[in-house]
Amino acid sequence: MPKAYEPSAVEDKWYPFWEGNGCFKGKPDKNKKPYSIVIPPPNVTGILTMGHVLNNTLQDILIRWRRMQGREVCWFPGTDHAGIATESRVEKFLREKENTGREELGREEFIRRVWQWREEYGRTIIRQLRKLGTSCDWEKERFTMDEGLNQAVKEVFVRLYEKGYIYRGRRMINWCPVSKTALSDEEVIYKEIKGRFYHFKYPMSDGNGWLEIATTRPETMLGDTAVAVHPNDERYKKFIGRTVDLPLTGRKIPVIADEHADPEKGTGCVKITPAHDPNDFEVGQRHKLEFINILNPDASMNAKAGAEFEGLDRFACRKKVLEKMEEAGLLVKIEEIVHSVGYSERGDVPCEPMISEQWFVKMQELAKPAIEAVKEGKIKFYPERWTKTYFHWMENIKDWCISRQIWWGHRIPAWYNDASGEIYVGMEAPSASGTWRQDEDVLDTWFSSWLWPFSIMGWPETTDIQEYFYPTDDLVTGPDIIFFWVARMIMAGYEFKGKLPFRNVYFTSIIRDEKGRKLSKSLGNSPDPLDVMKTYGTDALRFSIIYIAPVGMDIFYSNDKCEIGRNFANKLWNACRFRMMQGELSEGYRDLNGMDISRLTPDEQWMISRLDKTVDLVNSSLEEFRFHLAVHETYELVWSSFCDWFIEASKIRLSMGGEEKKQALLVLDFVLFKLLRLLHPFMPFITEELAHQMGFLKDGETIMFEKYPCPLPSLKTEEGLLALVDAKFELVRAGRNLRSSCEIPPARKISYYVKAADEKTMEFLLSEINCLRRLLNAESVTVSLEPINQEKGPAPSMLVKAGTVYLPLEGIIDVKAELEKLTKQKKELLGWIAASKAKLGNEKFLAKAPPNVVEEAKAHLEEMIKKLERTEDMIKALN
RNA sequence: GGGCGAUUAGCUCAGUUGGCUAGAGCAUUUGGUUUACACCCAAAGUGUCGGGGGUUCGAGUCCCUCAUCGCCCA
Repeated sequence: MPKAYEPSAVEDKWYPFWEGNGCFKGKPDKNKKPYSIVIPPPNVTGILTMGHVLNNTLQDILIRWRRMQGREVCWFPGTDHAGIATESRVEKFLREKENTGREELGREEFIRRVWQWREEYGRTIIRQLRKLGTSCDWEKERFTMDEGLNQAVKEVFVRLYEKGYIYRGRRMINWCPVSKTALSDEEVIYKEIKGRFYHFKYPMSDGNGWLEIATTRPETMLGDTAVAVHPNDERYKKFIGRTVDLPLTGRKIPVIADEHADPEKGTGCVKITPAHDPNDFEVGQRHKLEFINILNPDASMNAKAGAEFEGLDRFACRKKVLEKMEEAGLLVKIEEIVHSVGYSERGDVPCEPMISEQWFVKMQELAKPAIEAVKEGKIKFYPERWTKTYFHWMENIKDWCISRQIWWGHRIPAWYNDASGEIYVGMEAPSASGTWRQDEDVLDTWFSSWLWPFSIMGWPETTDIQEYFYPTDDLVTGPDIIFFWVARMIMAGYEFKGKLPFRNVYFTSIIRDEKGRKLSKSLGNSPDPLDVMKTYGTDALRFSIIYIAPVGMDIFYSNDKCEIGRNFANKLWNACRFRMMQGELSEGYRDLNGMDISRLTPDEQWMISRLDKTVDLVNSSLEEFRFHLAVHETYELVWSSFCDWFIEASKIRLSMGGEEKKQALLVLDFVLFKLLRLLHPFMPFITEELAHQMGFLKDGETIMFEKYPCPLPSLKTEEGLLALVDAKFELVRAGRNLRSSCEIPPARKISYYVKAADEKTMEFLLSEINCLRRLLNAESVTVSLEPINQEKGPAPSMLVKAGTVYLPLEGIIDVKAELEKLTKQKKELLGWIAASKAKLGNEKFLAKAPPNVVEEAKAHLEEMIKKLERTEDMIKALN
């Protein structure tokens, strides 16, 4: 066995073993309780990021944990076709490689090329997920553009259409001038940017004065069809009903009264552009105004903007409008402001609100059961506070624009008969006579993703898998897609399956770099997880990222933090290595041969009790998705309790040979095998490897299906004894402290004297004398109830629960320093005693505090008083 | 403008119905190769728990308020 753990060979060995032996497969089994998760499908064009690592590690922990608990587990994997992102990605690829693109290839050929691209490059992330050790049921892998999923999408579209929930209409949408498609409201990213507020004069048509309006988008004035003032605004009452001459257009537009105009804001007059602003759109509808669309799909101006401006880009047009207004003397002033502007994610340019004919889903009715489900706790969010965000969005939900003017995606199952003007919506093209033309557009990617929890299981067909595994149990995802995905899946689950899609949603942290910046390709601060896995090991990455992930907050990640996991893996490796150096594996490592607790040494009882406490805590933490806590507790258990204390203490019995050694080995084996199983969900590779190296498992077996640890009820330990063991270790720590503060080198053999606190403690310490000698690296340890004989001079000492530990060394003591230490100690004790007495003297405290708290306070006071007495004795001895 | 979150050791963070002298890792300092591990062992130090007020026998924890930072929605 190498001195240090070498991850890569181990990882390459076990993943193919697990996958090849069908360990990840989920099969309906009536005798077992199902447990399932659907993966948040990563984008096919994607490569593994730290975000994926976190997200999928968490899912794998849940999956492996439940599998070991005996549940029939299935983790459904797959990828998302990500319409706009993939289309632009492949277009860029074709442009670079072959200098061709969408327009040149035509729709059919372009789609063929996207599929081809997907075959060649679209498996990257799936391969990378395997490196991470994810135990997905790969045979059930799906892609959101699969034939089956297409059936589901069409089925849903037709059903909602027939129910009147899907309609086609001319409405205000967000237009991306780069991708040249409509977007949903959620796809608009608001950014705070520096902009300008331009104040213009609109002259009254009757030549009688003018109205001042302000805008951040001057070019939209070419599409203005009204100016609005508030109906109660005294300043403008007389203008209502009159018209202004809209500059640069030659049009006359009315001054209307509408509450949208805010008298407090600016001049109180607001220009109305119903075709290019969502609020103005509503005003336009209320007042039956003209809707003038002045933009082309690429956000250049169209003919409606006027001959002078036609063909200009929107920003060039803005400049020209300003020039013209200034020339005309109608520009009042320009204010510098910071305002929030909606950007399109893909193009990274401002998107334009625009009236356009699109398909929409009415969401209000769909939202109702989805709101109920979370309100009633049928679906739980972790952390719970995300429910607020969810409710706020759901309760103000707007219709969802689902059509996209791109080619890569599910084609809208609607056909138009241009001759008759009919629209047909159905699973297949209409066979009736007449020429039917299918809608050119495709559906929003999320329109397939929202069906994922059941479409992945074969819906709309009925399948055994679906019967058994739906609804899924847990969903692990980022809070950034709560609207896009989580909320919509809940709605789809109730609408199409009549059931919730999952019971719990765990929202992960967002990963940032050390400086708190989001990880991004352009910043170059995005570490490649594959490199990290290579450097530190996969288990190390998995462990570290959970270890550093604060609950429900952002993670500040840097590669060197993976040292935590790497060092921990190495610690575990060496603990096993140490054990193997001691001899053959013990019989009965699974259950200690049913050994009675009384036959175990106090240390062994202590260790098993520690282990069981952690086992309980890990199980309950995972129930509540408190991964961070589970990992920290386990780390502490392995490193401190097991390695630093238990193994070190066990060395004395190992050196004794015979029955002592035999039992020590047995307990070590029992504990180690339990530790490996406890850790398996977090560190799958090293635990599998060690379980085999140690001989706990035979060839062909896997730790994946071993029982997850739970405390053995037969091994019930006694609290009093455990406290004595704790006291022993505390005493050791104090003894070492004495040696260190007296600057005695470790090589020098010394003797300790312990004045035990009471008889029981003395007896216990005497029975542990060899252990004390070893851990203290001492020549001898004397334990007695008698005070130390200080004839040869006073000895430095430390006060502990078990008594007082002295380091008697002639001439070594610095009496002054020792007195200072003791005086300080006395002062502190007096302070605590005073506080404690005050507390216990307070009748209200005695009356109102719970009895156990009062009892604890009394015990604490007594202990302090005892310590004070001993301190005073020691001070006396020094004087 | 509305909402949510954060503020605890030099750094990153724990601290679950309010109840032992507020903890851990990293970093720092000191000393070490004793039957696994230097990816190691032992020992040590550091806190006005963001400020102020309140409730309570008792507040890092609950309430109010202010400040700074971040996110989401309009």
